[in-house]
Amino acid sequence: MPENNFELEHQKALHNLKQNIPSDTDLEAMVNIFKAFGDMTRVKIILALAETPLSVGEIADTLDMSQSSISHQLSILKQLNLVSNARRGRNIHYRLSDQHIITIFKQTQEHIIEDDNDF
Amino acid sequence: MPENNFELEHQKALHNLKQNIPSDTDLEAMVNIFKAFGDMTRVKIILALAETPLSVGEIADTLDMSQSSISHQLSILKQLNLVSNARRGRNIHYRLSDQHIITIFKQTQEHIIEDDNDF
DNA sequence: TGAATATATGAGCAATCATTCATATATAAA
DNA sequence: TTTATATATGAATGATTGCTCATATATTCA
Repeated sequence: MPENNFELEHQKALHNLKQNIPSDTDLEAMVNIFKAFGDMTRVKIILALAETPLSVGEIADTLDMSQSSISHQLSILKQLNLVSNARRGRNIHYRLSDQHIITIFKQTQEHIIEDDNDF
Repeated sequence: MPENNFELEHQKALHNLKQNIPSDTDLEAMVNIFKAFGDMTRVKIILALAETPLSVGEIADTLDMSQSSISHQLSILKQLNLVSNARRGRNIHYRLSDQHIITIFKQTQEHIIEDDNDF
């Protein structure tokens, strides 16, 4: 038996948890977005697009990477609705789909900064 | 030569970008945190710990996964200072290191929700 | 101290993933 | 229409990663 109220509360919380774990399908969208953010190339692309819309070639040139590689990564970002594109002349311009993305990045930076203060 | 002001602004922005891409070392901390969030098991662990501190065994039991697997994942989260631990009796209890994590998750959920409205 | 319990950890393996290379598609320019 | 330019895409490959299994470490209990 629980030896005190803390322990009792804990048992209750634990019991509730077991029945309230979100399902894989509920979490998948979020996990996929974080996966997209978990790659240096894609993060750089997003940070660049945060400044101004860019063509595929401009991104490749800015990041000093191959056109193919950038194109592959853009298609991943597009599938997740993180970026959108539109043809303009002979180029295709990409832009961020919404500004939430920047907020998330900033929030994460804050986490890191606070973390550094611990040392 | 640029045919209009938009184009001129764009050229300036592009030029600035090339010199202001954050270095890999600057971005690595952020990318690593997103990588940590980009896994279903770790997300579930974090969501569980958001409710209450838990021992390794309790997490494994709640998520119906092996002790070893949970322990491996916790060590990744700990290395990134996302969780901290402390022995309590014969168990080791893990807790979230700070509440920023939850804010980031919520922000991401909002992004997803807004996204769904597009359809 | 010796047995039981809780957690950590290293090696191995299958799956995932980012890049490259070659090539296809699509638009613009000549 | 032919040629050049910009982007997309499929296959192949090396690297990373999450899990399992076996085992090591550490703490509690008898």
